[in-house]
Amino acid sequence: MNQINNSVDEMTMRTPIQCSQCSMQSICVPAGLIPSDVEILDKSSREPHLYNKRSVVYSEDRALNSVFAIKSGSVKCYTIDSNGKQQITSFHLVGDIVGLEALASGKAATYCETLETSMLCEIKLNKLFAQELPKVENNLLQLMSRRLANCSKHYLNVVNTSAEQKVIAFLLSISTHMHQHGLSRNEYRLPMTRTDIANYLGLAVETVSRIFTSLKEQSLIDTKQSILTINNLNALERRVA
Amino acid sequence: MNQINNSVDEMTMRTPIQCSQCSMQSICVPAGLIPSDVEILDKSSREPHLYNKRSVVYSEDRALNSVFAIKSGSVKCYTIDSNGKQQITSFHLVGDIVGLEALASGKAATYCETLETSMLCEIKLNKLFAQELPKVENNLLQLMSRRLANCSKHYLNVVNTSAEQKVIAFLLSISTHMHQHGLSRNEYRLPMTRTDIANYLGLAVETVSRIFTSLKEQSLIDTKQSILTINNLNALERRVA
DNA sequence: CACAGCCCTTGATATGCATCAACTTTTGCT
DNA sequence: AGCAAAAGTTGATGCATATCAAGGGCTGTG
Repeated sequence: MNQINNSVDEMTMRTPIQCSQCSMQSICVPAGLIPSDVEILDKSSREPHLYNKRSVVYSEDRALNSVFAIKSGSVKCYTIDSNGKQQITSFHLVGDIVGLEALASGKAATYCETLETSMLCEIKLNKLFAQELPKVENNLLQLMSRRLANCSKHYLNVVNTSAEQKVIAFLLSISTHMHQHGLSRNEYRLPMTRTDIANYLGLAVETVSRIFTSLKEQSLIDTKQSILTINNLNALERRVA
Repeated sequence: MNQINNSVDEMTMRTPIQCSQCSMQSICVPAGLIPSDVEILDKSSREPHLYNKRSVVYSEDRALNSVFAIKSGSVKCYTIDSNGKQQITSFHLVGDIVGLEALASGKAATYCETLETSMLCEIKLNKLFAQELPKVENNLLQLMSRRLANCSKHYLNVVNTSAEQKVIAFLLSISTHMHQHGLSRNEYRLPMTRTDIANYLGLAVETVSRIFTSLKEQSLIDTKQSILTINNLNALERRVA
């Protein structure tokens, strides 16, 4: 049925892998650690777990003293406003780390929910910090700093641009992420619904749908179910410049 | 002429104060450090400096391995897009720390420019990290985490709300900041122009102006030059809920 | 395989905010 | 203090995108 999900299901059959053997080493917290540090991380701090589609990983305001590395799959983070309306603040794909905003307060700032069957690795911060490894903290700092930079990039995308530019920039940001993780930047699966995309970008679903249709008519992209194909990356990039 | 600026001018007459004597201790990096750590920070890492209005503290893409604590005054951070248009990504007031997004890349992600005469304290990161003080790094982590949380809060404000809600939420966020720093939450100076506010919120200046007028007509706020008075905090809060 | 529910798409209409234009007030400089 | 330039305000008009409405296509389940 689905290549990605099948491979995830296979993972559940195996015993949890060690950080020192994890395929995400270069992007996860231990990246850049000296081997002995990774050992310490292994023993105390991490716990991989499989989540079904639409599982809530953590809830807004819940005590949270961990971050989660996404080993496979994807999640959306959202808040619920006083009128009960969901507002998505971010999507996270393979290789991302979620839960960083909770570090200061010890409480989750958003809900975090899987968009598909996903494998997440919980990294317990109190155990991490107890070891006082400057390298680990430094790595976290790097991650957060990058996240902050991303955050203002997304902000630029949402302020002062047309609906079309927002959608294109969104597609390109995923393309870039995929490329950075060794996957195709021109063909990937969109794990979120149009409704989610619209919510995230502050647009109406209908507008997002119309823009997809328009981009297809111009042969800039194609869609087949949830698979998105980018036919002309440069042309798309020119439109958001 | 101006109470705040006068006091800043007086500061320049004094020799630079030590971190251990700084009034911003509780909000600056050393907060929570044990006394001996503050000593180390003092000797190597910080350098206060006075900036005139409209001074550029750092420029986009410039090598940057410091963060800056705002001891007095305020700044705006912005990027310039390919069409030469300025886009403001954030404002920072007394007690804020700027430059955190540069930590990962070592390059500033934005321009940073003072909105008024301001005193900033440069904290050099390489010297800071060389000392491998887990407490200091932990503090930075806290700061960043809080910034991330703020960032998504601002994002929520910009996505999916009316122009009026954006402006009100903006005024309230400053009010909260002022209160957190022991200043009046109902009367403060807006150091940025309407044009800057409009740019930041993704609105037209005219729209911002009309909303200020409308809020004044409803006696929710008052303005006298750049001084803003909030007459009914609760009523404003209800409008953004 | 058939059915229900959700997701997506397309069309018609409404509206909030941008844009354009003119004027007033404030700020900063000599 | 006085003048020029910048910032702010107010009104008239237009357009991008929301909203309303209806139909078609996936997707998952018994």
